Amino acid sequence: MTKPRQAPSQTPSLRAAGMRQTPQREAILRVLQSADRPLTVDEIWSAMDQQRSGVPTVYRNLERFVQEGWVESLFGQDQVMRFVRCHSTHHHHHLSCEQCGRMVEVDICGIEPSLAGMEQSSGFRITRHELHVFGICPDCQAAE
Amino acid sequence: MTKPRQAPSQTPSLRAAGMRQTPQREAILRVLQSADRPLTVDEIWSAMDQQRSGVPTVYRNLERFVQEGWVESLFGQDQVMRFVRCHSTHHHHHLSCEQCGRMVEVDICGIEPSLAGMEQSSGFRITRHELHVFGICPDCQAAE
DNA sequence: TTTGTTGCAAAGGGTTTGCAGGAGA
DNA sequence: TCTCCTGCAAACCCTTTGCAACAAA
Repeated sequence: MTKPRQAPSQTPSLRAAGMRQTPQREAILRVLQSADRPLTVDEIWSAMDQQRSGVPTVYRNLERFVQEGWVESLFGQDQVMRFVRCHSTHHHHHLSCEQCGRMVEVDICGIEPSLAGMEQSSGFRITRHELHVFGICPDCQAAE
Repeated sequence: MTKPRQAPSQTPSLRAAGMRQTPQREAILRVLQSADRPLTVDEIWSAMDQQRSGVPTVYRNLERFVQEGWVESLFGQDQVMRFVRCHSTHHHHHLSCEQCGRMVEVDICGIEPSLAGMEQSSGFRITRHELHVFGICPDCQAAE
């Protein structure tokens, strides 16, 4: 058993993306960088402690980070936006722990054969797919 | 989580579920029944025309229908709830047309081998998964 | 008649916008 | 200095709640 891929992605360069380097932006990225699960805007905002900013600033910057592909936005049944640092820039899927909420990225996909079958039976031309897998993470299994 | 269900595609029996049979409920079910894609509460409400009710009534009844397993709720990137009539009572996935929004249910799944691989590599014990596939439906392909 | 439902209005809560002041470069 | 960015407050909008009137059974 190998551990989930820990992509050592580095803090993206604000300057290189044509953005000014502000303490608020750095704080938001730092918070997301160290999170192991999707965070709400409120959680990000709270975690910015000494560098706390206005909530609208968090929203505005997250939007830009998503555009840059640095961050991914997720929506759950509770109607609240959540954000995660993307560790992989390629096609990947999410594996969430139903107990602690921790989420890891999974590189293997391998569902193309199933998609081919769906194309056949439905007549659709398939362009993309989203797979979200849920389970119990190793830590929570051990705690049981 | 889901209750025992009705035969697919028939109007569910309100009475059998212990609900009173009101024109509002019948109208909501009728609208969903004839829809070929997920509808927002506003869309359902608008389509109830002569039987128009208050929006809260639509929300309250949809909530019950979801509990009964008659209707499925979906959430997209636009933060708005959408609802579809469940046609299949088994494990199934959704295939949505990116152009017209039409959605069909797909019975075949067949991604278990991939999930097994994810279990191996991640150490998670996988309990469930959600797959949403996007593409272009036959009609939109023909219209191109 | 009994009690579940509806409708209205108002509240709730997350997200977005406008705009003036502030700070990167 | 020149813009971009931030912060505050207010606006937005979808969703939920409270409560009295209504209607299914």
